[in-house]
Formats: sequence, structure tokens, C-alpha cells
Amino acid sequence: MTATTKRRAVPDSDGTRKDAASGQRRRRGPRQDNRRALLLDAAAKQFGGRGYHAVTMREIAGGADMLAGSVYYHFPSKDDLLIAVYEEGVRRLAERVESAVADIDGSWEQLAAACRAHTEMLLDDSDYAQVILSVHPADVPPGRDRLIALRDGYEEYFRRMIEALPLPPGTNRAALRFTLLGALNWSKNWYRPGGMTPAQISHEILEILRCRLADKDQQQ
Amino acid sequence: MTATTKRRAVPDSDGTRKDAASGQRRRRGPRQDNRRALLLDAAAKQFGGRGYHAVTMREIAGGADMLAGSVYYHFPSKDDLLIAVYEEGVRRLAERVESAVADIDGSWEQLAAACRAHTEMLLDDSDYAQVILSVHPADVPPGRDRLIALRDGYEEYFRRMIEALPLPPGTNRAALRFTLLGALNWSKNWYRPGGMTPAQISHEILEILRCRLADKDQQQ
DNA sequence: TTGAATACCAAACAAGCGTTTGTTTTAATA
DNA sequence: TATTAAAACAAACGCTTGTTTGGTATTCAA
Repeated sequence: MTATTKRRAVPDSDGTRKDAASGQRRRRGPRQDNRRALLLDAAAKQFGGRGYHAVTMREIAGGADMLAGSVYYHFPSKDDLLIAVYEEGVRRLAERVESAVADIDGSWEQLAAACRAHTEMLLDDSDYAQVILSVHPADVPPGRDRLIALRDGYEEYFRRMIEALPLPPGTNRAALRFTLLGALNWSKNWYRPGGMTPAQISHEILEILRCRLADKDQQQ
Repeated sequence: MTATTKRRAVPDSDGTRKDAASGQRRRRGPRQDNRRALLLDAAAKQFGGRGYHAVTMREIAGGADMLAGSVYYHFPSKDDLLIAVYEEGVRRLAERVESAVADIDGSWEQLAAACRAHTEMLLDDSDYAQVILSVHPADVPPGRDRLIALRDGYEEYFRRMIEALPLPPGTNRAALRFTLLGALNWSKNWYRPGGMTPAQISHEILEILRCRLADKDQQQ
């Protein structure tokens, strides 16, 4: 159930408060021991591991050494908490991919670096990123469109990278993108620590697609 | 919560009852208006569309024009109902793939036929098949291993088909299988009726992988 | 036609859910 | 140091959940 009214002022998503537009007495900011971030971490771990509906507010709160009611000081509802986690997940994924690509030359090499960063985040490095895979947008009807927009926004990075590849004319780049992302994301279903590393997985998958991705002048 | 004790005898999964091992008086079988199958259909539709935890017993029962309590005549718990649906999903998938492959010659052509059947089932033809994608085995702790075994058993078809392909020595066939199934299954996240058909999707994905799958003597 | 097993219904149950409420503790400011 | 907002707790609320219970039509074999 979505929150309809707020009993108290709830902080903005960045955890800071702003002055009223008119120059009234200055408000106080958040305290230093603010555990909002800890709470978001706990939510990410739970949502990422078990999906939206399997996780309870009491479990999330417990993960941050709180009680369920206290969560509502930071987030107006469970839906909003999930959306905040999802946003942070997309933000971190995008950030990591961007920085992985930053100093790389060559469209193919850039895509490889992005895929590696993407896979490492999903499989090992980030509970937040896993939320993007574990949570189905339809789980949260009021936030559905927002989640889809966030996911699409992130995938836009890959669309542009594949757009930049030199490919034989007539290549279905959309299908290429779906195949690549599908194969990478699906690895969460069979990845086991101790087996192939995330980097190896992403490398292997790209290698399988490579002869198709490569134009004549790049063959091997 | 898992059922701990059964108050009454519950029919077997095929809806028939068997005699006690010793030759006691013959039991009566199920009536003709038995709505067990209808109930299973309703459960498949709900589980397949929204996952395990988002679906309630009342919704499932309502889908078969029953009340929630009546479900427990046929299945001892929600867990068992999900497992029954999952089993049926795997059974139907396997059946469809087997019959699609039956009259096809050539290892490549067989794989293509199997992928097409697989994709059509997942995207259009079967609520049961979609359960395999929508339900995470970890959603049902007591049935987790059973679900994983079922899924692995089905994927064994693809393992054998890829095993039979003539490929360059040293090819990582496991990675190939994961890539293929991942790309196919992921299509559920972006498939929209009116766009590419399931057959086109499966064809396109295989085409992208083809140059890798094909040995020298099969190139084009 | 009877009798027993089948296949439900109607209603409740305890437990757990997301959320609200009133109060209290804590920390930063003045 | 007194004040005030921030950030929590403790306890409940109303509702929904999966499940149980006792009863009742319906069906089919004898």
C-alpha cells in the first residue's frame, strides 16, 4: 500500500533538508550518526537477494539494527524504499561502467570494459546492482514506470556503445544488445564463487559474440 | 509456511488414487467434474505472471472460481501447489522441445528447432513455462532443491544438443549453453506482442551465435 | 437406493504484514 | 547550558496471509 499522507516532513532522497523558499529561520540539517545509508544498504542486501515481496520491513530494519517503525522516518513507504534502492543501484552501475570505459580507446574495447564492469557489479560487488535483476518492475505498481525508465536509461549506455561499433550493414543491433545483456544478466542464475570469475564470464560471452560483432578489419 | 501434518488423504499429483499395497477394499477415483486441473491452470497463470510471493491463495482460488480453503483439498500447501505447477511447466516444455526435435535431421537444425519451441512456449504459449522464469527456487526453501533439479533436468536437453554440435576443439560448450539460454530467456524482459515474434527472436539470437557454433564445413 | 467417498463452502484462526501513533533519547545550535 | 529539531523506540492498529475446521452438497459404486 502506498503512503497517502506524511505525518512528518521526510528528508529528501539525498538526506539533506532545504530552507523554505522564504527566508525563515534556518533549519537544522541531518545529524552525523544518521543511519539512513545503513538502512539503504540493508534494504539493498535483502531486496537484491530475495526480491521485493519476500522481504519484510522488519527484516530490513533488523539488518540496520532498527525497528520496523523507525524506517518510516526515512522513507514514507516500502515502495519508496525499494525505488530509492533501485535508483542507487542504477546510479552505481552507471558510474562504474562510465569510469571503466573512460580511458579506453576503441569501440570494441570499450564495450568489453563495460561488460566486465557490469558483470562484476552484478555478481560480486554490489547488492544494489543485484536489485535491478531481482526486482520485477511490476512488483511495485505505483513505481513501475519509474523503474522501467531507470533500467532503460542504464541500458542506453550499451545501446550507444553497440551503435558505435563498426558492423556489417543491416546488422540488427537491438537484437545484439538484448542477446548480450541477456547472456550477461542470466549469469546470475548459474554463477558460483570459485568457478569462472565475473571477468572471465563477461570475456567468454563477448568472445562468443565476437565474430558477429567484428567487422572485417577487426577479425581477430 | 510448510504444511506439517495432513488432516485428510490428498490425491496424488496425477489426480488418481491407488490401492493400498495390501488388497483392501477398492477405493473410489476422482469425480469427472474434478476441477484440479482448472486450479493448476489458475495457479500457473498467477505464478507465471507475478512470481511466488506476490500471489495469494485467494487469488489463485478465485481464478478457478473457488474459495481459498478449497484449494487445500487438492494441495497440502502453497509450496506444494507451486511445485506441482513448476513440475508441469518443465514437463510441458520438455515435451514440446522433444517433439519439435523429433523429425529434424542435423545437430544444428535440431538446436534451432528446440530453441524456437522453447522461446514460443516462454513468450506466448504457456503460463506453465513462464513459471520457470518467474519463480526463483529460493522463494520456496523446502522445495528449492527439487526446483533446481527440475530446471537442470530440462537444461540437460540443451547440454546434449550442444554436445552433439561439431565445434572447433577447445570450445567452451558450457559457456555457449549459458549464453544461448540466457539470451533466449531474457527475451521475456523485452518481448512485446506485435514486435518480433518468438520464432524470429530465437532465430535472430541463434544467428548471432551461429558463426561460433558452426564448424568450418558448415560455414553458411 | 443406499452409503460412503469426493469436492467443495463458509467461517474462522493465529501469525505476520505494512503502517501509525505517541513518546523518548540524542545531538547540534544558540 | 538550555533549547529544539532529529532520529529513534515501543506498542499498537487494521488488514491480509496461509491454513484449519466442521459441515454439506454431489457423485458414483454396490
